[in-house]
Amino acid sequence: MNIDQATEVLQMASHRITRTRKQLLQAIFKMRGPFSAGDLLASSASRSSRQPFDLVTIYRNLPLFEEVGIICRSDFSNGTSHFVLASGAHAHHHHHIVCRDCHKVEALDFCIVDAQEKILNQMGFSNIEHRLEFTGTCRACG
Amino acid sequence: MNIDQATEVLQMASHRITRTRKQLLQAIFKMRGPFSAGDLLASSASRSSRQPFDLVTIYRNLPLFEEVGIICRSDFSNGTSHFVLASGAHAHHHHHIVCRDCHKVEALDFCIVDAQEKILNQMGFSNIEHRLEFTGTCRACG
DNA sequence: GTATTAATGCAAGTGACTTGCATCTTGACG
DNA sequence: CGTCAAGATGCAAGTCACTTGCATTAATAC
Repeated sequence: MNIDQATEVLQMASHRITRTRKQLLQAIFKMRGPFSAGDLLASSASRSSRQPFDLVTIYRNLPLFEEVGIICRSDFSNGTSHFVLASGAHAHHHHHIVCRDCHKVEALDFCIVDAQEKILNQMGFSNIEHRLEFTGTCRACG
Repeated sequence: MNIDQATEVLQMASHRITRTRKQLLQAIFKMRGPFSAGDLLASSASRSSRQPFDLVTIYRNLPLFEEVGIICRSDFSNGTSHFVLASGAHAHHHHHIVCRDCHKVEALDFCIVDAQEKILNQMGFSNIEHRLEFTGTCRACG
């Protein structure tokens, strides 16, 4: 997925292609790895040429972009939501390990829980814990 | 672990056994399943005989109780932290499934990711997604 | 070009926590 | 026991990540 495709996806879903949305998409496609609303604000603030995004606009567009499949929510439970491009280095099914101290995020290419902790150990992480969480729609809400 | 043991653990770690802490422990040991700071506040408010806990006190004691091993943090990423008794029905290694709509939490007794989604399907959940997250201390912080 | 309706941006609100600070209480010591 | 210093508490106010209300602006259909 590139910016043009993302724009097309928005159009297909009858959302308007505004100046702000285009700039937001540009900022998003420049991001390496997971980003937060604040990251996007910061990225626009540093570009002196134009006015920065309004945080409200960011917060309203991120769920929209998620809904149409441009980005995916990818939370690390720091109290701040993060997103990644739906297709990019982070596109395939994978998980992360987050350092308890520096909060550095590292991507993992494999996905079997028990074996994983051993591999993480070999990668230099100690004191490893994991959290696995499922979401779904239960029968009652189905 | 029971209340007396929890009290002892606190004492061992040179924390004072105050009236409020004792009441908090009582409230916590009455909880079934994961609880939040708000749950504890509510539980004290409903007992008309004594004044309810101060939320600040709850927020200051929960991390302490966690530190000494009385409770474990168990987040469902709803934006609200939850805890469970370190040893209780929820003590062994397990995970949860959270309904996307009603946020009901159900405990799972097994832990292999791929097989799990099938089982969840049989349990009546649809549209299942999972999030697996590791935390550890990286070599740099080690 | 014009009208309709979505999108934007400011301001103010919310919810979950955190911090500051004065007051109170515990538990060690005399 | 009584005293007292440090830890614990509770009110008030602050912070952080978001959300909502509403008037203004601008993108698209015609």
